[in-house]
Amino acid sequence: MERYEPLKIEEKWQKIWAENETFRALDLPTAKSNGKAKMFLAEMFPYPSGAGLHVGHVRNFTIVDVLTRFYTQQEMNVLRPFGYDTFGLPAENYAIKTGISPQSATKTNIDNFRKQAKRLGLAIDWSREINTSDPEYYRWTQWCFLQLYKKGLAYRKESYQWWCPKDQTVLANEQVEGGKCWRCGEQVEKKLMKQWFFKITDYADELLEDVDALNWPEKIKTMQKNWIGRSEGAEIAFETGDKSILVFTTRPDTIYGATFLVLAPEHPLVKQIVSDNAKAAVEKYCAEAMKKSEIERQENKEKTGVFTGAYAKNPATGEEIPIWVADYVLSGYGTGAIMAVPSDDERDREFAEKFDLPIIEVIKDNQMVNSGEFTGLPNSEMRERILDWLKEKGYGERKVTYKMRDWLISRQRYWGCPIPIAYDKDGEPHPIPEDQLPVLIPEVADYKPDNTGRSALAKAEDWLKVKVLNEKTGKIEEMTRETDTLDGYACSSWYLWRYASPHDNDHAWDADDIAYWAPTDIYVGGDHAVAHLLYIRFWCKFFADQGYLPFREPVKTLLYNGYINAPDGKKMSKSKGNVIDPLDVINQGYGADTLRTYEMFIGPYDQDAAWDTKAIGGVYRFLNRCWSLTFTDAGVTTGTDTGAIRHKTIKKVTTDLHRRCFNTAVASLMEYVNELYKVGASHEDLTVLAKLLKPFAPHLASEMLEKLGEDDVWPTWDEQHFAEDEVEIMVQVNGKLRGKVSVSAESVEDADLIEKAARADANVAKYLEGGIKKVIKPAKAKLINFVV
RNA sequence: GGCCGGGUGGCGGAAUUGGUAUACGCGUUCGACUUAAAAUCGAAUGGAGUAAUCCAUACGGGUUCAAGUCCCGUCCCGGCUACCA
Repeated sequence: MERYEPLKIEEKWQKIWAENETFRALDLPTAKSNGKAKMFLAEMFPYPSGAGLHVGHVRNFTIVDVLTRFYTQQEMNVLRPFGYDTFGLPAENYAIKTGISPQSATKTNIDNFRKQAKRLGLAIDWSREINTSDPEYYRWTQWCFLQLYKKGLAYRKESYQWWCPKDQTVLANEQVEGGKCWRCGEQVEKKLMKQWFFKITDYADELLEDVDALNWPEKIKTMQKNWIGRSEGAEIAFETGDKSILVFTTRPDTIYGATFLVLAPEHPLVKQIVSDNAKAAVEKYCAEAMKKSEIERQENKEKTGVFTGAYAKNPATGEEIPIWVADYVLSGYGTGAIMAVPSDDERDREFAEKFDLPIIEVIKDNQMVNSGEFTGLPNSEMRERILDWLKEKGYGERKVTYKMRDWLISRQRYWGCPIPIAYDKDGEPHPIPEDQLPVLIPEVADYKPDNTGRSALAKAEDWLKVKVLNEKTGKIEEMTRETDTLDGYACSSWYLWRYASPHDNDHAWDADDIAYWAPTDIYVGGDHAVAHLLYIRFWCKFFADQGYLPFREPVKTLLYNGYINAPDGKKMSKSKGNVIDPLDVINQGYGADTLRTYEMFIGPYDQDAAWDTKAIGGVYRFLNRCWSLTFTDAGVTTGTDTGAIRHKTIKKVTTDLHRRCFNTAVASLMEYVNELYKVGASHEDLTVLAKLLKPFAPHLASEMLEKLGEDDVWPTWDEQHFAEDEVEIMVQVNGKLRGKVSVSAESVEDADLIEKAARADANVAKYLEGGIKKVIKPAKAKLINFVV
């Protein structure tokens, strides 16, 4: 071989790895008994789009791959599986447009993704491939649903829901971005519907409490905390006529300043309390507010509202205060009603000023004023005192509220996991028994949803009818199936556990396998900071409570990688025509090794980076030099081999991989190669180079190791090798560098000797003529500083 | 508006614990090889200055023998969030 031919080398090794199933994880009795530590790594599995891999996938997968190979070379028991998140709208929209079934389009796309992933040389255990739309997989998604249903954590509720008129489906809160559908960008509206929910709020406290201990990026942890949004406060009842309005407040200490109440337009009591002459205006206001899209309600921060004509009694002051309706109070949070304290709340103040409502100061210089019997009390004590007082008088209670709502999971779509429920004649839901799973997705001729808001599943008339045991009557009855499917996030809420025993036909996951492999040690992704990453935590805690999992957090370490943008710094998109196709990069001759190494070198993995069409050439040159050193006589050494650079490089690359500094690890390999080019490379130098290079450029490194006749076991370093005879000491005067002196290695900490040597330096001496006030020789620093 | 990041050469970025600022790569320039080009190899490369030296890590202060790193203030950029009572 005369020159570096990446495509040839890569084809060769990919074939070898496939034939030998090189990356197959050990099966259980063996894995458990060999005494090695386990390591379970995964990327967030991709949605296999028709466009194939993009450079973002490559970055994501390569991070996992570098770590997989690193830990494998360190002889751990490594599990690195792969899968596809295949349910979702693109396949369904494609089916509506072309008539090609989602099943068939998905298969095509997976085949393409697999082929492309293999061309990256990923160290994947292909025997564990999973696919969420495979009946053998979604059978267990349905089983998971039934477990939640049995415990009352899957329930139906009629409520206003985000509805996308274009996609004809309900959307969850986090699928609405700026008032628009996350998929198609259509403006969403609110619609009253009966929907399925998972009761994630039952776990709100634990999800919040356990966040802190996670080895996850602070950014993600903060986002999760904010999303859960725990507020401690009180619920207080305000009497109006024979009714009572419950409000939620985090500031019960300011109750003497509550000069009016505000109800959300959706609040059920509005209709009941409104006075006759206010009725028309209130009805008009509520109707308009509810019609308005949330985005309009948000954009227009100008306060609007209308007086109901009714009054309620402030339990603290005994005063009658007016009840208003305004859309700045949200129906979904707290009780959908507030006590307004314009003196201490910016929004209430704005409202009061606009509608000329009274404002009463209750806190002055941290002391309570105008607060009845509490006047004069320090504000810091007021909170607890008033809470006790409210409770004692029966007006209110301590209460914790969350911003997080229950997880809406029903989707009026065809291409999703069918919800395993059927309805009896009275419309009551019944679970499909576990032994009748999976509820298969029926074939239909037309994938369009019907205009009643039901998915295309409703068109499969035979499928709709099912005989199910009615657990109340004890009889098998003919029922009608649920036509909603599950949110795709449900399918991805348990897939990490399926990897432990992907072929288990009797369980979602095997108890022994899960106990050994899970939780996932390192999980890598660049998306889903709250949604997916919160849902897997929720399911983990739920299944732990049911005794199915021996741990309460699914992911120990989360690496959140940045995006790769186009060379112009903008997001890559087909419409802008600035997309870099990773397969093009490989095929034009760079090969997968260069692509992988470049994406690791591009910058810190957790930062966004712009693709640089030129810079990738530098990485290619680097790999080319590695090849040359090994396969031509360019690098054969004749010089003395102290091993200093070699051992320094082993240390640097190893510690950099532990702290996930992939870019500087590559940089130090480049320095190493540059040095070997200068001084020549020994067999040992080349062996170490190939071993350290293997996580990044596995094909080339394998080729090198084969030539060298060496294994790939991760090398260790010995500090003794990089102890130098002579050490250069920086000489500063008043903190400025004025000279350098060399001393023998054993004198590095000998301050007197160094001082003497430094003063002998002519340039330094010049600065010391005026006399020395102080000499500082910090330990562990090759530096001396004279203060003059 | 709130919270969290960040601001270092022409560019991407290094600097792990307060101790040689600018590693590595790109680009640029020069040289070698070549009929020539590409590729490859070598050298130089923050700014000013003949030099000693001075000035440079967004800006202004501070702490320290010593600050890109710590503290205070200001400006700018990015992300998330957005009337959550």
